[in-house]
Amino acid sequence: MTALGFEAHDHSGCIDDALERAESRCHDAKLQFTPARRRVYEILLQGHQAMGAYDILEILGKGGHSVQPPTVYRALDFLLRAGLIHRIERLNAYAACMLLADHDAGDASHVPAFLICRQCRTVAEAEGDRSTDGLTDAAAASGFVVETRVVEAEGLCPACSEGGDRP
Amino acid sequence: MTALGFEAHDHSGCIDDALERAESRCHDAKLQFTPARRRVYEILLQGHQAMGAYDILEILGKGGHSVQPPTVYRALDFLLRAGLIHRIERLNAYAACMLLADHDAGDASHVPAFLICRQCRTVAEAEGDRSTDGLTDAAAASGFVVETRVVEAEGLCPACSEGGDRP
DNA sequence: TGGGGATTGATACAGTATAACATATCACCT
DNA sequence: AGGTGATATGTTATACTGTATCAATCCCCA
Ligand SMILES: [Zn+2]
Ligand SMILES: [Zn+2]
Ligand SMILES: [Zn+2]
Ligand SMILES: [Zn+2]
Repeated sequence: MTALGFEAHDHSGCIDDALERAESRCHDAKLQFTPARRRVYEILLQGHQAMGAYDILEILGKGGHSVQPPTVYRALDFLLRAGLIHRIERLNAYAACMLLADHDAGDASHVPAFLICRQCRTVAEAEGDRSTDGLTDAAAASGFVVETRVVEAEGLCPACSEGGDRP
Repeated sequence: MTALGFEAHDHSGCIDDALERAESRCHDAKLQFTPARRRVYEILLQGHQAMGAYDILEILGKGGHSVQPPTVYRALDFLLRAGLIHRIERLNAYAACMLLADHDAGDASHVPAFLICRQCRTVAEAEGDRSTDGLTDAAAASGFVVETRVVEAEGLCPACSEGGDRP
């Protein structure tokens, strides 16, 4: 299993592809990919980084007219439900899904695992599955019914571990 | 691998054992297990449940004299560093470690995996390891240096899945 | 045409966590 | 005893993250 997010790539094309896929998936699922939601998604696609809701709020507010928190959180909720972005629990932040091409929208077996750089906040996403998340056996043995999973690692990305390691 | 936390047990003895182990571990590591820290730890040991910092704050404040947030957060920081409790990222909450007997204080290979009941907040803790967290391979392949991990599942505990399942 | 669902705007507030500075305590050295 | 530094606690204020609520708007369609 490999992780997407750190390697060099055609990022402008990466954004265009993601937007196109989002349009088509929302259309298929009869979800409204409105301008407000698209704008928030674009902001998250700018870098492969986790951004807080208020970071997004600030960028949205650059254009003079004021934007309130609910606007951002509503867009984030929509994008999360649509499977276009993920919440990074460790950071109380959000990042665009990097594996849109690899799985379907409602694919419950999609168990994303994240590699989070504590220095630059870059996030890489690996495709985990239920057999390797270290929880399935324990849950089965104890009768626990798993509904959602969080698998995240924090550390230093390749770029940041070159330079000074200490925070 | 099994998970501790759901099964019936001698909970009073469970608390006493944990306190004793905490005393001895802090003494060995030359850490000060002060009354304030001990009190917060005792509160977290009361149930095998995740508690928010402000839940703890409220209980601490029951005795008339006022307690401020930093008091609680400092005690939580200490207990986290000492390995006596864990933070549950999914809930922005804290729970006492249930596997004190199984690993050493500074044991970096201790990769706890949590089963979190969304209804009663009971938390079970399973001992994961690096080979099953679904991240090690991806990290190695991309040159990412993992420092800390979060593995959490949310769902319904055995007791809560008996009754009504819907929230 | 007008009713109903989904979306957005706006205000206020709730919940989580930390910064900053003062004070207290204790071990240790002189 | 007195000074000194490390650690811990008290206190106030504030920053960061997320929701509740109600009004206004838009759009599709019976
Ligand atoms: Zn890209
Ligand atoms: Zn980095
Ligand atoms: Zn117990
Ligand atoms: Zn439960």
